[in-house]
Amino acid sequence: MPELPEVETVRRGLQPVMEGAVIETVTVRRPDLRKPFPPRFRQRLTGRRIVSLGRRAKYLLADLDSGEVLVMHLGMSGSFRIEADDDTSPLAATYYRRAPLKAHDHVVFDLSSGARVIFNDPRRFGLMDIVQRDGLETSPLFARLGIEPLGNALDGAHVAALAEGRVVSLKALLLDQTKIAGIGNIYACEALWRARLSPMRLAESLATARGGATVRANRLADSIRAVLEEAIAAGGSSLRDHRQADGELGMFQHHFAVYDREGEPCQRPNCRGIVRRTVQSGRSTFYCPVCQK
DNA sequence: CGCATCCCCTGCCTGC
DNA sequence: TGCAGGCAGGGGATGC
Repeated sequence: MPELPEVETVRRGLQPVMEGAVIETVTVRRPDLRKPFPPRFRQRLTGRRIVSLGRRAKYLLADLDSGEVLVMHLGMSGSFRIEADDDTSPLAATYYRRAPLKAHDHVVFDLSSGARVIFNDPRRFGLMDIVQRDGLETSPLFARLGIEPLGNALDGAHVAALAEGRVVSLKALLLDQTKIAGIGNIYACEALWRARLSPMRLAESLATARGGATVRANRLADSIRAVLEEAIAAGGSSLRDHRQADGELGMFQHHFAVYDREGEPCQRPNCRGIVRRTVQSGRSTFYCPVCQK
């Protein structure tokens, strides 16, 4: 369940039981996810206190008191679930009861907070790594990442600059994590619908010194920010019954304007368009062919 | 260099 | 019911 709003929702869900807690036990149930776990993975985590739980793009970052950072990525199908230590614990009111591990539970953290945090990932496109805090930004996973879409850097002027000379579709531009980091297939579609821009439009048409470019770039920047903020406020999107770490369902899927709504009427007032599905670079794109130009 | 394609993996849904 | 095919919220390697 992994675009920026979902990862941010996971972060907020894990924060109460992880921040300030000591990792007492680490259980790794297979040698790798998308890539092998780093050397001495368990030893470098065991006994460490989690100073803070942060996020960069779609990565969760657990800052440890050792100066290292546990980096976690959910891939396509990764999720966390929190279990209480026992039924008499205060945690039992909020989290799942302690239960036997399930299929695809790959990593288990038992914490001094009493919580058990379990990483489950059927497709194993997720990853875990450990990186030095100093130099995190220049480490391989992060060196090429683009700006945070909810940070101050994202505005129309920045979008215009990113679009300069790019002979790719706007959809491809939004999915390019080296430009803006954290948007995935759903929110790319939704942001473009809000901005009334066709996913097939050439990115460079939003670059400066072109007719209408500035207003379109501004609209796109505003739409990206708005849709991500609204999605976070709704607890992210829960597709195929995916759940947040505490078991709650996100609600933003009910607010999709186009994603997975092929054949339905466009929700824009006075637009008579029907949502269409197409494929761009191997992934589904949903859009309204009438109001998105 | 930028871009399109393919691949990693499992599960679920559809249609035959 | 079984099976094949297609599809899924990500991202990296490859080849043109």
